[in-house]
Amino acid sequence: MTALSSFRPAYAQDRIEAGPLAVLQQALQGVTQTLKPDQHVIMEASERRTIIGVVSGMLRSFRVTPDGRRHITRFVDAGGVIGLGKLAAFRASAEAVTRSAIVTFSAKALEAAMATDPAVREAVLDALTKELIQRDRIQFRLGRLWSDERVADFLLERAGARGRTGAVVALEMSRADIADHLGVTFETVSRAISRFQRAGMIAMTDAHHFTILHHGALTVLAEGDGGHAIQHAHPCEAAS
Amino acid sequence: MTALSSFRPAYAQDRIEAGPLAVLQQALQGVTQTLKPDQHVIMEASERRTIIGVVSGMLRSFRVTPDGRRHITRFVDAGGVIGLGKLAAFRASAEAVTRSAIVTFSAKALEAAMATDPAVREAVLDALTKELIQRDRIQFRLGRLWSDERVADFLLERAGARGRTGAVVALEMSRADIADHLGVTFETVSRAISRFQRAGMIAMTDAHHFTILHHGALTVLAEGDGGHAIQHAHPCEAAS
DNA sequence: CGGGACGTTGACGTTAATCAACTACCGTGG
DNA sequence: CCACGGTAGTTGATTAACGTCAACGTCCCG
Repeated sequence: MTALSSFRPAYAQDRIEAGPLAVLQQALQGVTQTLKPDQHVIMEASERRTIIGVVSGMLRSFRVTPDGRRHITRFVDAGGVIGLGKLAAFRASAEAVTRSAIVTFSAKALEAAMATDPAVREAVLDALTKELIQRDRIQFRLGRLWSDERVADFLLERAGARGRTGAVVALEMSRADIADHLGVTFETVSRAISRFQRAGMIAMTDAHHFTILHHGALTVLAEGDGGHAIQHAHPCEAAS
Repeated sequence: MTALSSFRPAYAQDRIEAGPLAVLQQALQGVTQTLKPDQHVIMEASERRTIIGVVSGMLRSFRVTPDGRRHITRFVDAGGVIGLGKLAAFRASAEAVTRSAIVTFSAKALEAAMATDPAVREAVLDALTKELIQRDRIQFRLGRLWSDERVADFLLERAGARGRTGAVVALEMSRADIADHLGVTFETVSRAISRFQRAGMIAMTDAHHFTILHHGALTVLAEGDGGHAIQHAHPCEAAS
């Protein structure tokens, strides 16, 4: 499959172009598979025989308490990998958020490749580092930000580099998903988004697409400044 | 220094016996150093020239918001390592909690050792995996547990394997430190601990030492079961 | 066109933050 | 050795934030 990759037509979206997952796809035999929305892929505490890479779409990784509270550990976008590290078992379940394509690699094969191929080692270290950085951000906002600030930081994280450009950003997950990731209720998420709109900080084209109008104000809020009250955006400060 | 290690007297506590940090100390030149309580070691966003291992004592890794809220990312016990991964800069500050001994390695030297020494690679992967597992637990309790449950889970995490034995566990950090780690106020931590005592789940010998009397009840609470009300411990169920 | 899932908004209740008083402890210096 | 002051911890009263409950609107798919 690797040898044939150059013959594949460009529209066959079963490969990632760059980043750690691309390296893994280059070096290892992977099995690709598509998932429907909400389709289950990993069961928490199940034996980790495979590593999973997201080729397109988005997964959510989550755990549930005995009494039914769900925490979404992270949303895994295209290019992301689940199951790296020296683990015997998965520590969270995973489901597709949107229609997604994933590739699975044998955990043993990855281990073997890491012993011999420096590029694979680099890729794994890269992916682990990225995950740790993302977790750092998530942990901080859960630990010391109020609900509005959490939502603001989440929107900025989702927007990424596009945040400053006024580009339309997709929020593919539901309000409940966002809530279970941010440690609040979906009503609280909904209210925060409404307030941001009224304050002129963002604009929603529909419930699942937004643009950032006032990047500076949103950032100040997300970083945890001043008594967490939303000020109305001043038009001329936009895109600071 | 490595060559001389066998001549060192046993009471010289500048080495860790086992685990990832022990491997790093074996393979790399490290500079040891002692820290007084509250002494600063790492500044957030500073260039990462060194990796830091905790030989004895405990550090806290933390970030502070512009308006002064502090979040303690994690407490780093003896054997723990700070600064692993492909990072240009530290993502958090660090200070000693108690009088501590640390060892610092050059980041470049570590990188070189990882290229040539499989044992070092294993050790780094090990340490990163441990950190991710710890972060998973921390994130979950910040994301979906109430304050009492957070404190219960924290006490269990601190107790570790000793939790089931009724051994005395030291809580070397202050209530404020615990609070800034759990995303609550120090009053809330204090109240939770008092409630656990009144419920017969733990016993405090003094403000910084406790034993777990009813491991089962504390675990049920920490895992997020039933409406998060504290029931009084039933004596015969102890140590379940 | 109808039903169900999702999202928004409002009213109300609960949790935990805030404000405040008080106590215990520890190190320092008289 | 005790007096003193500062820090840390506990506990209570009050308030603010957010969860819960409920009603309603909207969109999508059958």
